[in-house]
Amino acid sequence: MNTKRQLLINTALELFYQQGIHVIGINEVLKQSGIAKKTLYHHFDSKDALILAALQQRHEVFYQWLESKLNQADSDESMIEALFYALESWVSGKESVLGHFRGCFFVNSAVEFSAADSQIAQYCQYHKAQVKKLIGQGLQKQSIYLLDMVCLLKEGFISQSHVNQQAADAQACINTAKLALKTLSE
Amino acid sequence: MNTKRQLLINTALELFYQQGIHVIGINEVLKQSGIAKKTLYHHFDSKDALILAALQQRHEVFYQWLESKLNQADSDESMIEALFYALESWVSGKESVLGHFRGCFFVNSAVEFSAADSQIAQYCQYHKAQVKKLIGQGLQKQSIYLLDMVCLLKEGFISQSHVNQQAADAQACINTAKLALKTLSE
DNA sequence: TTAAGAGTAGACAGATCGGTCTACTTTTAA
DNA sequence: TTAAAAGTAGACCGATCTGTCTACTCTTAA
Repeated sequence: MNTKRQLLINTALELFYQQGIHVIGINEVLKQSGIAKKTLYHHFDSKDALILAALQQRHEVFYQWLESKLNQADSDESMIEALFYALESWVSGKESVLGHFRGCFFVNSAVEFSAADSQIAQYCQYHKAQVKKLIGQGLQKQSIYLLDMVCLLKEGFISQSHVNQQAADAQACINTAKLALKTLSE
Repeated sequence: MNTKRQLLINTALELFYQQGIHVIGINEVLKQSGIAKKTLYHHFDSKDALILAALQQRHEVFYQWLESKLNQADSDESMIEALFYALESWVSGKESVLGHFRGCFFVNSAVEFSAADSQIAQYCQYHKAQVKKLIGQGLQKQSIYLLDMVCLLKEGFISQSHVNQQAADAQACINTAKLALKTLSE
């Protein structure tokens, strides 16, 4: 049965995301989940393996959430709107599947594990690449410049909202991205 | 004599910025600086006090660095260029006063200490507000929208460069910001 | 001169860390 | 039915954490 395994991942993800990875010890994950230490080490080789599993779990949840938010858009304008309104909703705590907003879990993890050769840092890069690809697929206008800029604004929006503990200006992002789009179409 | 105090701050800042705050113990700071533990606790009440001193030190260095980079600009276009070329130079490791780039120390610290009431998180917000003010003072066009957008792009640039361990596209930021500026002037 | 402040080395305390292990019970699939 | 796999509680390991403390030395300004 892998229900215990899943419970461990869910608990670890929640604690790691809300409080940080280094400050949460393995014992805290065990206490919160009510699972024995031996069982944890039966499923995972190490804390790092548990972290990677939590990252994968978060990637799947986030990716599907974003996909569902973007797939109703039928134009580049509406794609841009859908993206930033979704982010605003997330930051404001209205997206229950993503939990209480505390920045991007991947950016946060990369901050805590920044050694270039770390599997954790590499997975964070992978996640960002996948999300960029997803946004790129949604855009009709195939422009690297537009895609780069939308992703840059997205990162800025998330990072700033986190540090300031207050949602940044989604409308400014939308206006800016639309402006760039308009320029490209002329 | 406060040379020991300053050496502690410099050493702590270097280690905290390069490796993270939670992973660096007080003993590592002492070993690297060659200073006795009693002396550290003579100058600082706790590790948190040392962290705050390191944040203040970083703020002063960063603020003056940015000021010097921006004060040659004589138009909004050149301000935008100066800002993003400076950031690109920093990310590429060409700004020796800022050390090897590992993201924004304030964003990183806010990630590690995100409790809303934490002094550390509050200082990070203060730093961001000061930097925003500095950029705002350099812009002739007094537009909240323009300033917000430039800061959003700045955060995106820094965050993305850090996660991807590669400088993001400064030219895309410059083009976008100039485009917004041009629209405002019409 | 002398008292205070700044410095030294490093033992120590109590807690927590990631991880191993023993001894045992429950579940499950061949 | 039975053997393997998955689970339990929690003692234990060595290491490291922040912070305290003793006992001593050096510097410096009144």
